[in-house]
Amino acid sequence: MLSKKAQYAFRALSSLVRADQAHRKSPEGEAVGTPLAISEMVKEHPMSTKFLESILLDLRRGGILGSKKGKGGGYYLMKHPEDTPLAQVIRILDGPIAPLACVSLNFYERCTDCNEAVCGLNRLMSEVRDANLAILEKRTLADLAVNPDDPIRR
Amino acid sequence: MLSKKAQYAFRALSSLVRADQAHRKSPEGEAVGTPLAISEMVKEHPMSTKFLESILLDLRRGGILGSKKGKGGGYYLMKHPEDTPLAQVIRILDGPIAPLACVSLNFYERCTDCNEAVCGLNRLMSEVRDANLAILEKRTLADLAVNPDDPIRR
DNA sequence: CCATTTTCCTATCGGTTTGGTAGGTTTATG
DNA sequence: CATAAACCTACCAAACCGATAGGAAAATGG
Repeated sequence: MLSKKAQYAFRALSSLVRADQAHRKSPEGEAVGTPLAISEMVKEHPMSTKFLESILLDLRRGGILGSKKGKGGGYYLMKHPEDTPLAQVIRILDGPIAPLACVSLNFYERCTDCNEAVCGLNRLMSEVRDANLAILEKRTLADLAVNPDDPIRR
Repeated sequence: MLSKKAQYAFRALSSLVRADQAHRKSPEGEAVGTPLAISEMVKEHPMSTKFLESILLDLRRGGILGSKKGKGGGYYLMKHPEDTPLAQVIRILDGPIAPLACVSLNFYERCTDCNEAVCGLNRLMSEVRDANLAILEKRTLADLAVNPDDPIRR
């Protein structure tokens, strides 16, 4: 199960994606969107301001967001929404996506008391991991904000 | 990530599957396997006896195992190994398989502050849930004990 | 009847994680 | 220089996790 942290992150990110799109629609925008303040995100998605603050800080340290201090400051996406897979967000906030550490690509730990080459559970959980990654590495922040009734979808 | 509880459960269950197979190989066995005592499982897979005890109790209450008390007693599978999907084991010990309660089939809870019909995260996490269930409902205890070098596999 | 072996049950416990709060520091803007 | 924003550190209560303790109940063999 995703933690509240990750859930809140996705809500805030969906605000940031829309801010990003709005910005990019103007004739010639920079690569970086207009910073969106935490207070704005909380206005749209009610939640603890301070808690969200720590989440956005994690996302910035994780390279997904940039920030600008002071009046008129806030957070913005470091890359185009379609270039940040959901997997990256989840790894930053919740850690491993794999159901077992011994089948994790990014958080691998050797399994004690189990020969991975012949372990049935290892093999099955690798399947599960692959199925998850097939979705979470392909789906991106752009998919978060999609309206399912829009005419064309890839 | 699977809890230790679930991991230990799968180890013990693989012992039970093999005991079950050994039993069923005899000309006419009953549907119920010879009980396998906790002490035997721990001999095969070193772990805390007491902790495993509580796990097996959960599995019995969950309908996966049967038990027999007293000398010569122990645990046995209630059904053929291929009739118990891994999903059932995980639900008993770790709860929801879905990444969000609002997309869970067995542990559904309404999402506060989010219209599920238009929530992008809901839609994406439903995809993830389906991908997981496709594997975990199809794969069973029988798959746990399979030797990958065996000649034929479905 | 009794000793033994097993499951069964309840309670507890230390450590970690989770979700959240508090209070202040730093940086930018006008 | 006032204001508004991100930034940082510490802390906290509750829940959860992995495990242990101590027995009660039931089945078996002698």
